[in-house]
Amino acid sequence: MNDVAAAAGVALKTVSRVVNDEPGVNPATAEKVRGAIEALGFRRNDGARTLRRGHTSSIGVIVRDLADPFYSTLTRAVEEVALTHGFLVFTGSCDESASRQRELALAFCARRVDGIIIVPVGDDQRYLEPEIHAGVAAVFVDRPATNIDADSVLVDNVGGVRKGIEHLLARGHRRIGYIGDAPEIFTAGERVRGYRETLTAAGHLIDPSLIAMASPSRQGIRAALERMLLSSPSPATALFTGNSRITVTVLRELAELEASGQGLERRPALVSFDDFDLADLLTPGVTVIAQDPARIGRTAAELLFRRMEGGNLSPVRRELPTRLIPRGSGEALP
Amino acid sequence: MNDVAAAAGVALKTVSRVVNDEPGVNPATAEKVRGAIEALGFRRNDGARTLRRGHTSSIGVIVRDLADPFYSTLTRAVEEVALTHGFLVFTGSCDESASRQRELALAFCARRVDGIIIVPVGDDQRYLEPEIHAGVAAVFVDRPATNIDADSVLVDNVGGVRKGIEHLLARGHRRIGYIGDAPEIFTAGERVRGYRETLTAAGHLIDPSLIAMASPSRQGIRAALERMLLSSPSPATALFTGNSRITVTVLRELAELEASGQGLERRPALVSFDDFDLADLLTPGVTVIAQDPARIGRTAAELLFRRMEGGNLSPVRRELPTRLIPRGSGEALP
DNA sequence: CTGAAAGCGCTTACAG
DNA sequence: CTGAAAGCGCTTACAG
Repeated sequence: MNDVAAAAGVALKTVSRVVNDEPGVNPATAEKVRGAIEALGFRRNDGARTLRRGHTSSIGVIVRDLADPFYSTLTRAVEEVALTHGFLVFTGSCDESASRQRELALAFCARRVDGIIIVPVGDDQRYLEPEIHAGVAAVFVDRPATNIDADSVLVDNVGGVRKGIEHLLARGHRRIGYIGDAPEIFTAGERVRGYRETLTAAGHLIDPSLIAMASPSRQGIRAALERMLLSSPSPATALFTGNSRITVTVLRELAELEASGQGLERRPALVSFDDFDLADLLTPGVTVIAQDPARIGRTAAELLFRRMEGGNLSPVRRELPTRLIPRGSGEALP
Repeated sequence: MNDVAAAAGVALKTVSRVVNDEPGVNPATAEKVRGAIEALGFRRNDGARTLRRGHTSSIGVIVRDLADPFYSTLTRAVEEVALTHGFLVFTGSCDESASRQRELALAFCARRVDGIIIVPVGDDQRYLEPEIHAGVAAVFVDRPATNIDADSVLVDNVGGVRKGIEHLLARGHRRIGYIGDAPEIFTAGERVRGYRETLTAAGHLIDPSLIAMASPSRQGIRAALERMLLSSPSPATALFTGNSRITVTVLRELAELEASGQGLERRPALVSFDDFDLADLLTPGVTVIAQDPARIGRTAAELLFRRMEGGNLSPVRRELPTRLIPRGSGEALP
């Protein structure tokens, strides 16, 4: 910018005015400056600008895994809102590693992002307190933060599962197996709670042998299926799966079980938490409790921008609804 | 940092030394400084650091759509490599809008990213020339850049299609329909070229009525299917689909066509360019020519870091292989 | 082992 | 309408 000023024979400040379209510059002077900009190939350094202005017009997004369609759809929606405000977005995946999440979050804060959207991992987000205190806006998504008071956007997990279980109960199922993710994960805990509460409210007993909770591995799910469907004296006639990764693994294992002729006479009814691509094209189509990841992302981004715009708002907790989409698998009778 | 220095009673430079773990600081002094850092909740401003040092340790990634599994998997792989080098990554989606891509790319450059990975849209990337000249490393992915000489990572589209078509020819198919994306898109053009070349090399004539190229809409694909499969005097016995979005739409339309009883007696054989989730769980499983998006991303990131590390390398063009995965749909006989 | 000065490339606050 | 000075928060280059 200095070089441009020298080349145009004006002061630095005048170049700044032209570059930023500030009013009150003589058109002829402005033209001279633009000529110099062109000739030198000048491009404003937004890093320097940022340093002086005190905000960076950038936000960070930290998810479990950007390659997972749920998170990538969410992130894309955040991008969209950010673009509207002229903000750029950093992204980072941390899987289920709390330490990696922390490193990413602090790295984003060191770059002085104005805000951060984060799917919290681990049981303590207190490390973000100084950052938030220093002015970084934070919105927690999909799971609430622990030990820290901040905006969050959650899904009505309990209500979603309730819809699915009631759907199965209404069709006469009484032996409904539940296969969920590791119980440390907030959503996994909420969802299995929805299962228990719905059965109890309907006057049924909980049979622990019909519940399996673990990170989804083929062997673990295979074992759970064999226990619930084959070796039980009164096998499950229906399954509820706690997320789409589990659903897909269950479908693969069911197909193998059927092919292996191990005595699975009828495919159990199935309702899945989470919608997924091609669920409608399978035979039968998979009935799901759909979340809306784009809406989750949009809502989080809107909360974030509201908070960045200032004011002393008290933390907000939004809970988004789910939708049951019947496609066949959840309508099978016992 | 100034405040820390004052609180610790040392010079700014000493604080800088402690913060950056530079050697040659008296342990007692260092301890005093660390105490002040703790007390004041000091966190280094990486923006200022960046301004002084001349590089930002960040890169930008621009894809068509982060919500698309192909691009999100690619981006996740880039993230992984970046993390290894201690770099942060900006992401942006531009769909097929060249102007939005340009804005994003220039915004990243204004933030002085050290490098940029980009799936080019539009027919001219010359606008990036000054940026590259100014030192931004650039790697083009999935499609080559136009009017600019830079590293690129492509896929062997022609070879991939050849494998698929030969697979169908070997099973006796002679009427093979091709449904591809808009021909302006580089990969779409390459793939249909692979189709033509393979048929010609095998001594067959090209029948234009068996080729449909357009952005995938349900109606367009429905019309193409009706033309190729129903109203033709000698209908296609096999289809090759140019990408997974098209494949999925074709599958939906085939299912509807079958259900509607419009005279589709047998489902044609099908080979798809691009693998996709659940392709193995459909009935029949979908035979695909698989790309490896994670490998594409990793390769691009490695090229980028190689280039950022300097040297005066001439532009490299990598072409990654594809893999045919037979799953049933491509093995059906005419 | 420690520090004073200059400078990265901008914007802010002010003066003319 | 234009500009000179100070400063954002660091690191570089140098001196002691």
